[in-house]
Amino acid sequence: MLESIQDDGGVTVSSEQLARRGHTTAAQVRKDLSHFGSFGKRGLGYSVDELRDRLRIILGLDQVWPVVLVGAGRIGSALFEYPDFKRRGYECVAIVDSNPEKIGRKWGELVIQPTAKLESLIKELCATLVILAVPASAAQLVAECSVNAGINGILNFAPVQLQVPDGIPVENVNLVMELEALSFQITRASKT
Amino acid sequence: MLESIQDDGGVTVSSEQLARRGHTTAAQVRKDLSHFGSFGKRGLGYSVDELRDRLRIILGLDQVWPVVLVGAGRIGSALFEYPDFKRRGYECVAIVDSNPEKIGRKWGELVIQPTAKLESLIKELCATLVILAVPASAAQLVAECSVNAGINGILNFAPVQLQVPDGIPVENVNLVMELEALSFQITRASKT
DNA sequence: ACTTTCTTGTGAAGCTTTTCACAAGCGGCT
DNA sequence: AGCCGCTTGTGAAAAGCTTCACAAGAAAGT
Ligand SMILES: NC(=O)c1ccc[n+]([C@@H]2O[C@H](COP(=O)([O-])OP(=O)(O)OC[C@H]3O[C@@H](n4cnc5c(N)ncnc54)[C@H](O)[C@@H]3O)[C@@H](O)[C@H]2O)c1
Ligand SMILES: NC(=O)c1ccc[n+]([C@@H]2O[C@H](COP(=O)([O-])OP(=O)(O)OC[C@H]3O[C@@H](n4cnc5c(N)ncnc54)[C@H](O)[C@@H]3O)[C@@H](O)[C@H]2O)c1
Repeated sequence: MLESIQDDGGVTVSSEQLARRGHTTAAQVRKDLSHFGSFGKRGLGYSVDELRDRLRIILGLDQVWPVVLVGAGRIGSALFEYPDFKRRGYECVAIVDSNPEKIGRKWGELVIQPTAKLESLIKELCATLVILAVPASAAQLVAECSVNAGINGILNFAPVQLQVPDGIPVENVNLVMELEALSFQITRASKT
Repeated sequence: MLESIQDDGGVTVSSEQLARRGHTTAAQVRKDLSHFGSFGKRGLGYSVDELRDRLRIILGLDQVWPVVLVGAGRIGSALFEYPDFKRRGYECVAIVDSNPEKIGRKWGELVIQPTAKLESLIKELCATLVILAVPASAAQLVAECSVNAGINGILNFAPVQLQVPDGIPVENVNLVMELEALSFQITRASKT
């Protein structure tokens, strides 16, 4: 949001304005920010540039995060070509797949590697994140292999609840569940 | 989870077992379910078949939801070929794109339609959901058009906060933010 | 029939998050 | 300088969510 305000030439922004854009309340915006420090000026609001920079540091976006993509299928290829990742500092440093037909093919500058190399690739490239875009049946195994190799976090697209050690954050993307959330809300609303 | 337990031949399941699988607590499972009714047997747990069926009804999955896909790009094509949607009752009934090169092409049984037809397609096919896989700059316009046509819910992949009337649920999928959540947790953990 | 073993459903307690409301501070205007 | 209109940062109150703990019920064995 702050970047889009920058593009529109905004210099300062109030908690009220941020709240309206983000569908929340001004008090919530201020309370949340206050947990990390005091970034605004009374009577004026927040400096858009400064707040953006501070948030980037808080979120850990002041560095490049090397990412390994596992699973060169339909969702994997869409993600690989998604330019927003790189713009935010997430750089795909390796692609891994188990299908012999796909291994050796080039995607951009990268050659698709066999699953056997996953562990050594993570170590050599010091990858911090893996994106898991493999079938549900393979996901747990790939996750364990990545954890063994010292990965720091996992973005999981497979519709399974991964079992990983405490301290390794996992974010799950389950699109069927997102649709189910919509169905549920629509069903509820129509029953009032 | 219940379906995977069914596949493994499980007949009953306790709140404790569900909690372990889902990384939550037994009390939480029981309290959540109790908001919708009383589905279990004391001393025995829940009947897997019955609980699955009851949850399907609660979530509104005892019907087919006609979906229109807007944006036949990289993410759109991955989603179109994703078999789990149809298995859960989400059936793609139309595909819409603005690119003249793409309009008229066939994806499976469906012909890609021009954006101008979006409103009439939603009305004619009684579509309840749209999946928005268009560039951020086009998302708000497509959302408004869909709402005008009487859509009931929106699954939005564009990295913008859509402004829609109250009562139209929107679920946002923002993959960059998922990665940022991982970066944040890793950054925090390393600062302790 | 009685005891043992399990597990649910749920008030009450404990904890977290959100909202309220206002003193304190900034900038511009007279 | 003094006043006025805004907006932050934050304790305190309100609301919401999670955990505790246990009575009540179900099955299985004796
Ligand atoms: N396609 C979508 O829109 C979509 C959406 C949400 C979630 N998902 C999930 O993402 C995952 C992938 O979906 P997809 O549609 O891209 O499937 P896909 O079959 O197109 O691709 C999966 C890829 O993973 C590879 N693979 C299989 N086992 C592997 C292993 N052990 N190591 C490395 N690679 C392996 C396969 O060779 C294939 O290239 C699935 O779990 C699916 O449920 C897909
Ligand atoms: N590719 C990814 O992995 C990915 C991941 C997450 C989010 N997204 C988001 O999803 C959206 C689409 O991404 P993509 O990578 O598929 O882009 P893309 O450019 O491959 O596809 C976008 C498609 O939308 C069409 N389009 C443009 N304006 C339209 C309009 N007004 N009506 C109908 N169709 C229109 C284009 O012709 C194109 O076919 C973007 O907002 C992107 O930020 C993409």
